[in-house]
Amino acid sequence: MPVAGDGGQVPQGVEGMDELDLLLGVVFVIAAGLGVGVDDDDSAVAVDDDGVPGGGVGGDVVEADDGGDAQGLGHDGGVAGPPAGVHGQPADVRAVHGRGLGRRQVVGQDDHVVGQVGKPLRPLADEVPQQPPLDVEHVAHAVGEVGRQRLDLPGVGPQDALDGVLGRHVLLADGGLELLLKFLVLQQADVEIEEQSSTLNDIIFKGADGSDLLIATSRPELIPACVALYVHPDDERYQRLVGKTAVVPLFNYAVPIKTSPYVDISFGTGLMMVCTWGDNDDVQKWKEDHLDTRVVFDEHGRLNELAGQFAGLNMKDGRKAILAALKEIGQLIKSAPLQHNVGVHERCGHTVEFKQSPQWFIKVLGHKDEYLARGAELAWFPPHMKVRFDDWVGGLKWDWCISRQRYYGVPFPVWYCAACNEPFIAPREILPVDPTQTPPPAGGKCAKCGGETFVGEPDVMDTWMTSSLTPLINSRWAFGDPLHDKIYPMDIRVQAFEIIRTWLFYTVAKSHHHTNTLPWRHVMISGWGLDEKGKKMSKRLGNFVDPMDVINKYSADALRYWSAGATLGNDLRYSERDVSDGKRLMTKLWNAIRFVTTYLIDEQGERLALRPGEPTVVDRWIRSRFAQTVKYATQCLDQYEYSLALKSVERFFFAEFCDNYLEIVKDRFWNPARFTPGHIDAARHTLFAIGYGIIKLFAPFIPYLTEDIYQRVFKPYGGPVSVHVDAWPEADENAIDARAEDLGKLLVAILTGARRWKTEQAVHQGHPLAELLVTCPPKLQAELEPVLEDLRAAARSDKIGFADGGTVPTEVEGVMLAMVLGEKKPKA
RNA sequence: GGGCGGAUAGUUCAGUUGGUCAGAACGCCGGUCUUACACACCGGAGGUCGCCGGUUCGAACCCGGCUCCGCCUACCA
Repeated sequence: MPVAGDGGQVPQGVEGMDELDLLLGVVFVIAAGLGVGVDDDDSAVAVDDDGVPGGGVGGDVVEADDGGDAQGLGHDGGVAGPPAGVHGQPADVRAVHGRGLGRRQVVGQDDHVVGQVGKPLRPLADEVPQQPPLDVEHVAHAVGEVGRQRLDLPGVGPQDALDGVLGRHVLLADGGLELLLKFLVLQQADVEIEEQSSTLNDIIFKGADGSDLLIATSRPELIPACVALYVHPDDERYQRLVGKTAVVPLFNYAVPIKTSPYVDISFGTGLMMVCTWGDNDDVQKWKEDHLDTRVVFDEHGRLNELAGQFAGLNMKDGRKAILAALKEIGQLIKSAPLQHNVGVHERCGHTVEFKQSPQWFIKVLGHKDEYLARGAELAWFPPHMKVRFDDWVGGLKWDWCISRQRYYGVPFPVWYCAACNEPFIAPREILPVDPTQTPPPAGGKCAKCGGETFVGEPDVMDTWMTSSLTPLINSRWAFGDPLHDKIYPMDIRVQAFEIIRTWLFYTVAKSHHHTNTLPWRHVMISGWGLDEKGKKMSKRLGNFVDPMDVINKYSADALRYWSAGATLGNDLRYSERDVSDGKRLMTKLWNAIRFVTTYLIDEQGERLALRPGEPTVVDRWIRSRFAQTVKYATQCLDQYEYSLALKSVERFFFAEFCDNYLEIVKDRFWNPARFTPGHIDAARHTLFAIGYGIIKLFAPFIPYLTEDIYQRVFKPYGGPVSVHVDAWPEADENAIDARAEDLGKLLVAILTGARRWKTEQAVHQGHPLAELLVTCPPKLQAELEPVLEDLRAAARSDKIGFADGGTVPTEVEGVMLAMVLGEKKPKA
């Protein structure tokens, strides 16, 4: 018997499955199903994978990620390939993208770990967790493309001139970040808005004529940075002041008084102070009206000499001191509590401040309409997620700053001429290169001044700068590989919703500029895995589930079963119960197949299971039900609703195949004399075919066990090397048989009546009946005739017939039963 | 402030174009060790489908309003 096993237990160690495989399985399933949102995630699990297609390319090309994002600490490990399969065969990715096509798939990989590993890259700080190495080619590749890309992309220039100013702010952390992220450049996507309590202070400026001008500000520490006062153009109170100047208190210098329609007449006094950069609005006015620049903070967030006597104080103390000084001279009128919105860093929560510094940018603001058009081209699953993309693109206010000042990451392959600062870009042949460690190629000269001394660019790239290249990397675009044309645009990106504004957006933008196409045709947006209480899993909060614990207790397949329970776009709570349900399903599957194999015994070299025999109504019923299940599950997967697909397969397997079909056909093998050889053959053939089909349907969801079963049971009949390269079943339209389904349903309904009666008699369901009599109208008798023998068998009755006087009700109107218990048979 | 999503049995969730759609699983109660499986099988109980209106012959489903939860987004100094 191919399936060993005793006591109905699934074998503990599935052959060939080691811990890594298990790990891959988990990572993959999480990637497939959900973005498990461990926030601040330096994901503990990082696996690499080559995602290069082996055999026939042309299947769906899938890109996936674990949904986490992080500025830096190696967020993911990209995806991995799905479980390598029991015998190291190409992994199956059907759970992600829908149906297996019997071909090897391409799984896109996110390369964030690139920034942390590999020789050519910046060495890691000791405290940064080490990740497994990526293969060198990918590293080189990522860097190589970046080198090209700055040349290819519109608007990307070295040391971009000041017109890129909106994006040109370094956002300086408000203290406390010295360790790893000293001066961290942020981008719009890195900043979150947080409501904070503060005070709104009414402060007197002096007009040129000596009159009092009352302004309201929540940032008094920026008074020395004040470069203008603004009023609304229609505000009659201040008409006389427009075009004049005002004197900044304590610091005694004059600033112009200007107008802007954005000033709210009713807020505070209607007079607004504009500083060297308290917020976006300040930056905007500074840029539009060419205001003076008065930077009062240094890189450490301390007031500088422009703040006079307050120099050296940090922001908090500076604010206090300045308020106190204003009060002393009678120019602080009042301080009222204020709730307002403050930009903070999305990871550490520190408030952010603007600072001017040279950075690398990609200008995206001029391309909003193009990005929106790309978003509209893309098929969104679920559709409503598109709104997030549109809203984000529409709301973009900064260009994309791609340089970061960090200790690790992918370096810009650029040197600057020591004499004139002209950039010198590394030729492709020497990539990857860390310009801080390696000098430019011998003989390199500055194109501008002929200088021969160069300084390496110390900045590294924004995480998204490289991760947005994943489809290009995986299609080997930069190498001119013909593979690119074959698989690009890819079929699908799989990711969670919180990185639509980053990973998805930047990938679309990159693809648009580099290739003038979408990177993929479909995007499937998942939710998050939540903890058992429905909260996002977080390392900080400690409310996460360690996959290895779950795997050790229940197996990787069981964990995967849980994650496959997420409906498209929705979050999924972790539930140990659901994992154990997965385990239960596995056990059931194992046992059901064990039963099936019991009767597949071949004789004299003949594959008995392949003999079609003469199917009865019941055989046709289950085949029809199977075909319907395949049809429905396929539809679900085509819409990326994998959980609905799994549920339907599971329901079919439990409620129809196991609970009814298996129970009904047992008798053909136990009492062969009562059946024709054709009917017995049909049962065997159906068990084989449907059993195999079930294994295939479950394969994307329960990859290890199904593969194990496949190797033992079905492969010997001539299947491919792995169930995971086998084709997803096609719904056999010819098998769909409405009449057989009706009769099957009728049979089961009556059978339930008989089962209920046995339960009431407190005997087990296998207890034989001496006789089963069915009472029903003559018309229904004719209906029932074709399934009568199967009904008899399922009820374990010796005899069956029609008679009046039945008293046991059934679920069918007008059908009653009468039964006589038989003798309990001795155990065979 | 704006937008999106969610609210259905004790619990977690399905409910496709409005008419056997009021479902599944788990849990609970009761029965059964039966030649695949007691990690099982059989049977049973459980819900005004968040609240209020409206459209309709008919609404969990469509429309309006409201409440609560989650997420995204936002220059009111």
